[in-house]
Amino acid sequence: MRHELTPRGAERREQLMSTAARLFAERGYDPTSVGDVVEAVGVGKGVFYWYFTSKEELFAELLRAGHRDLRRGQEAAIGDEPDPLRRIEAGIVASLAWFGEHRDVFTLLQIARNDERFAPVLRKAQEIAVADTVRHLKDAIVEGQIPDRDPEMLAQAILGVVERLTLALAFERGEPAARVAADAVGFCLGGLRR
Amino acid sequence: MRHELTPRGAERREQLMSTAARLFAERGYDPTSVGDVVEAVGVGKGVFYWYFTSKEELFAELLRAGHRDLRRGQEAAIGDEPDPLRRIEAGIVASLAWFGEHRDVFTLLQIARNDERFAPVLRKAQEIAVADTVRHLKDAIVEGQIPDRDPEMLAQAILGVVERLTLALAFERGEPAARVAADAVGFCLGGLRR
Amino acid sequence: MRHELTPRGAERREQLMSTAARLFAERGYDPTSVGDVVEAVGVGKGVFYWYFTSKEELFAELLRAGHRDLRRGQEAAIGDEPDPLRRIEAGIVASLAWFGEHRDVFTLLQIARNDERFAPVLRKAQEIAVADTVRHLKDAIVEGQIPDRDPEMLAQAILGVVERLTLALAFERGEPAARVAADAVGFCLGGLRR
Amino acid sequence: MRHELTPRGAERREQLMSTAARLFAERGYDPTSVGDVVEAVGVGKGVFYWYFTSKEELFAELLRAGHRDLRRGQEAAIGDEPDPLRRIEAGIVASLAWFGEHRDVFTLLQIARNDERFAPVLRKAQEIAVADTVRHLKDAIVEGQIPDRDPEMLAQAILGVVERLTLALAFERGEPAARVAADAVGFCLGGLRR
DNA sequence: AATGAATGAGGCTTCATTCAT
DNA sequence: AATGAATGAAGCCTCATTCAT
Repeated sequence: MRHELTPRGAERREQLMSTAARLFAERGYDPTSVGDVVEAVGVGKGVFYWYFTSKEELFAELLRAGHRDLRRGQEAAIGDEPDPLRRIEAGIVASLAWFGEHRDVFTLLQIARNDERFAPVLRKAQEIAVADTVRHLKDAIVEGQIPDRDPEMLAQAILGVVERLTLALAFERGEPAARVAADAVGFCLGGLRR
Repeated sequence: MRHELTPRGAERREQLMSTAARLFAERGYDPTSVGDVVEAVGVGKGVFYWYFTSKEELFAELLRAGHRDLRRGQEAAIGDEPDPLRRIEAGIVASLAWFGEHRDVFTLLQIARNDERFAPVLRKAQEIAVADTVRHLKDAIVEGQIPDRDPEMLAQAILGVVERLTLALAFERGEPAARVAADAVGFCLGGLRR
Repeated sequence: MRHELTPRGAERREQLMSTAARLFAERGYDPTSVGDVVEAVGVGKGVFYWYFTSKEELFAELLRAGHRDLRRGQEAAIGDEPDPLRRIEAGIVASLAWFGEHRDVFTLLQIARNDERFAPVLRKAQEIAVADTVRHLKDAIVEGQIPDRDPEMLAQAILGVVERLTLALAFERGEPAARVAADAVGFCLGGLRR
Repeated sequence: MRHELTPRGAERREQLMSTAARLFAERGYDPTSVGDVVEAVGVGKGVFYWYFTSKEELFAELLRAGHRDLRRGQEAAIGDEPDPLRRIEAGIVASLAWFGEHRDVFTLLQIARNDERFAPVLRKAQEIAVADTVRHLKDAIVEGQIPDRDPEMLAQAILGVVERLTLALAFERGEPAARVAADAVGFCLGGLRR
């Protein structure tokens, strides 16, 4: 953000961001040109650069904003639940639900993962996600709910399951998020306990 | 391939492919130019178009060749093992091992997944991988080794775990493939049984 | 100027002009954007076009105003001195002094000289300067103070010396204008008498 | 230069350089676009970047090449002349002659002088020119040919005269270089002696 | 008088691809 | 088989200028 924005300006900015998110998700980062975005919004080319420093900055901003919002959703779902495994469960369910409503952002995160230009931003988000999960896992281990194994490994495995089921079942096969979440939880808790 | 290749020609082609694989993996598909590839190999630009129709075709070829080879590795590892769960376990171990020696290809597959230009090629590879796993899972269910749940869901979950642990533990944290494979197997068998 | 200006308006206009002069002198005409100017002043973009028709017009205006003021300084210094050589000397001294206090304008004139968009404005100013000097030179020749050579050639030579010493000694080496002026006068009178 | 050039390539490069020099001299650096240059040469846009890294690099290259050639001309004219004042005289004459045949380069140097992007390149050229002249002046002072005054000041004054007379008389009024050179020499020797 | 927002032409540069040799 | 050279579309971004408020 480079200026203070009037209400109208803030709206335009939002419009550009959501349109860009959609196009990036559909076509990828490089194949989506700034021209595509402004054309889709129906404004002149210069407008883009009134609201964003560069195409790259916009994409990074989308990643940051998306991850921020996802995390807020997880925290809200977890609340102050005392049982560690229940917290993990709630986190999984909340993630699936959030991704179900923000498919674009899910895809953006996937895209960014393999792009060295955005690796820094993504890395940070991933670390936070892992750290959040690790915390609950350690609690669960301490409380004797699950056997004592490398918590980071377990966290990564859980995230892998969530990500994959989101993509394959919720998005590609169109199953309801709640159902997929139940499966993910089932699989993960099994994997943790054993 | 457009011509009959002399032995020397076949070598050139291999050289171009492996160099391209490395660069694509490092920088991504779009940010890697044909010029980068030929420069890295130390040949003129015309050479590239002597061996490949286009940049896109080369990338698709890398994906196909990579997946073909991976699958061959899995099959060899599974052999004629009669126990379904053991087959799954062998497949996981073989995948980890193969990825460990072909990091570039792993990254290429990740890159392709979110690119609509290569999704078709990828989709097919994924379907095969899922189908392979599903077959073993169905056997395991029939034989009563694991409870009866949607085999495709289970297959996706397994693939998600393998993929994620490969990336996070084997690649980023540098743990030996065998150790990571043991963790992956442990988590997945737990997830399947429960 | 397009409107009647209130006192405050006139002040704004001055502020824009002096800021623009500084930036133009620092960076050149093209590399200085209207945006740079208004930002440096701390006003909105519309303000610029309230006071000036265009960027080009502003620059031309700076040139005209600068040259007008320089000439006024020369005339004041020359007064009604009857001796032609003394008039030339006074003009040189006054020029050096004025440039010393208006470095930006000096640079602006240099910039304009090699820009076909402003050559017309500049040409006129140069002609006036040459004509002024030629007049004194002709007087000096008639009065037998100096040998009879092409007065325009002599005028150009004098202007060349003044310009160069201003730039090299006064600006770049930071010598006091009065000292540089003495040198310039010395060299030029020698060149004239020869 | 980024590649070794074939004869044909070297020719193209020359063609681009001389065309660009002409256009830059006519219109200035910024107002001349890369598109203008390639269009004038009658080639595609990409060709420019096959031979030059950037527009800026090309301009700097023109400056360097120009100054190099000018200096070579001066040295050839001075030869091993033992008399310091005669050396200065020869240098002036050679400069006028060279500029007469390379008007574009003269203008390019003028343009570069007031552009901070090229100041470094120019500064160096100027320093060399001054140092060359200073050397002869010191000799002349030691030998008692001229009074002892700041040699750098004298050098700058001479350069100022040469530059100005070149521009005003040789270029704008179209007088033959030899004639202008005689005037310049006359004026400068007078300025030096007295 | 002044501002934020918008326009759109145009500039520099990259790059997949082709071609003459 | 291979190279240097060329093409031209397309991309990102800047900027003078205008307009609604």
